[in-house]
Amino acid sequence: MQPVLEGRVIERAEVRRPDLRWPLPERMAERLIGQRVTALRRRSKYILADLASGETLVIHLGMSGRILISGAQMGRFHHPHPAPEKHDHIVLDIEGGTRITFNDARRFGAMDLTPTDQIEDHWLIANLGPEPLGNAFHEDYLIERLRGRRTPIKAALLDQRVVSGLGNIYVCEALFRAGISPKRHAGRISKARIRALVPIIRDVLSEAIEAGGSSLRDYRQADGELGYFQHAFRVYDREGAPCTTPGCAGTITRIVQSGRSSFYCSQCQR
DNA sequence: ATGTGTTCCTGTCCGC
DNA sequence: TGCGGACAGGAACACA
Repeated sequence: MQPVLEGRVIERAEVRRPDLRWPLPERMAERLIGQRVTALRRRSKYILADLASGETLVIHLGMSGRILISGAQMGRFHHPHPAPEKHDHIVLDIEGGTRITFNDARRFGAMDLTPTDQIEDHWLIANLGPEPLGNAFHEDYLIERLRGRRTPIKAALLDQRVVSGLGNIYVCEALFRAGISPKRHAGRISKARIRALVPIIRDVLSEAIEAGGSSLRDYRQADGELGYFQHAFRVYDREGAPCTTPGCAGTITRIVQSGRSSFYCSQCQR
């Protein structure tokens, strides 16, 4: 989205329904039209578009949300804009002929507008933990943060207040690589194993980003291409399949923890 | 204070 | 083909 949006003016905004997960901001279209996007940023799983008006558009894709870019210029030709599809909820026409369409079948996604200088205090952002790829997420931080917690490590790592940006797939994959059972209480993991977990989390995320994400069903990269990290899954979505650890005779198990599937090898992960 | 289950919504897939 | 149920990449919220 950055090359299409950053530095450009939103010429037209169409809000095709009043709500996603929550009501959309008051007069959203009017507040977007005519605004130049001064920067496109990210915090955790939130996309942030700073506007010249001093407001920031906050976007979360939820489970099924996606942003389609159309009309990108190819040489001197423009691709035509496709007809609106089912669940196309917000359509932004950008200076230069490109169009940004937010589509979200399940409507677990969200958008809000908030003053840029108060973004850190926004109710969805204020309590987020450190970025997993940033310097504030380090071994001593995680040890301290998990100390005394009786919740399973799976739930702790999915908690965006502990570390922000991990989802179900990447928690499962990181715990497998770390040899930690998703059922283990967070406060009962040795410091040495938590130390090892930190770079593993960074590795899993970095590799997944490099691979363009994980396309299980409808996930696509920004350019519409499939991600291919799903081919590197060792446990996620592999229930009943053999464990890939050399010499391990185990089988990948699926359990449900706090309403989400956890996949793991009970032989390798303790 | 923490931990767990429910809820929001639509689409897809699987077994019968 | 149709139907019911399970499940899906998230996370706020109500309640124990």
